[in-house]
Amino acid sequence: MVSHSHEHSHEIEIPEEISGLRMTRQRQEVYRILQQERNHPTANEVFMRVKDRLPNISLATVYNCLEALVQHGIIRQVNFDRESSRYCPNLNEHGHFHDEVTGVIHDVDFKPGVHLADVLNLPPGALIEDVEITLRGKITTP
Amino acid sequence: MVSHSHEHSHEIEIPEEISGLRMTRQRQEVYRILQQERNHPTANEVFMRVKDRLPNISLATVYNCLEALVQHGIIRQVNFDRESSRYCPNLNEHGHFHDEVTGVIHDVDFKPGVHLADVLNLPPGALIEDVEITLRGKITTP
DNA sequence: ACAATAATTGGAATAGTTCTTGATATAAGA
DNA sequence: TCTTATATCAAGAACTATTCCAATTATTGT
Repeated sequence: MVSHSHEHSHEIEIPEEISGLRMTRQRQEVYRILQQERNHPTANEVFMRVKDRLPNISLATVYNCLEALVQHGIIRQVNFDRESSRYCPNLNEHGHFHDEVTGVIHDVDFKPGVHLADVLNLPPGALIEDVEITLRGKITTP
Repeated sequence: MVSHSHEHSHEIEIPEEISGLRMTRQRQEVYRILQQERNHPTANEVFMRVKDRLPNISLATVYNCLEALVQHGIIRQVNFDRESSRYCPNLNEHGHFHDEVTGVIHDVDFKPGVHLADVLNLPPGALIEDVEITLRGKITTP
């Protein structure tokens, strides 16, 4: 992939298939949006952005693509209360802080060496498949 | 009001007013359901249960009551992905483990002395107003 | 008791998401 | 390559949890 004539310098290479999921044009473009926009867009926001490149794409397809990507562990779905789902390409275990003043969502990492099982009294035998940590609040800038 | 003849021994006394919220009959009964049923019911489940005592109550009122109770910090609202909201009378800071086999939701406490700010890399100046920790998985009984 | 305020009801409206159907595209087999 | 099977897509209808609205009822303060 040395001199692949990229029109823009920020193009992202996306393989034909990721973890068994056929990367169709629509899925590629949806995924690309998430890689570029790191602000946890909603399905509708992805829809509006992706139309630049695929004017005929439908919202249903965006939902399908997002679901397929989530299902295959390529992106994560993030929910704040009952608001629209948001989507996130950061696969590291992390939480989200929702600044209720600005609306900005910050990724929140664990401090190094910390694991959930160390800090929580899980029910005996619990096998965690998915974790969602969401914080809401404001940021004070003194 | 001295010898309130309780039909059942498990009746719960609910004051007329809690933290500034007028405890109407409907709010009392909704709250009572949550105290009794510790399985994190949905609004609709509360609705069905509360109709035993208030046959004319409407689902809208159940939503109103639950919202009022949440707003006044008397109960907590819990969301799993985009499923129906569930409601929880446990006010201690805790998370929820959703057993995806049985559907049972377990309260998960922090180990003693642990605080979120100790384990997370919060954005500087972040002032947390609300925390939601939800885990999904199964329980293995060896 | 009366006026003012708050809560309740039932039904309609809303919003996000999923479902359905027919059309397209891609893959697999001969 | 040609054919058949399978997967994906598009458009709009349908669904569901929740909220809104207008009218009624209950509660509070005077």
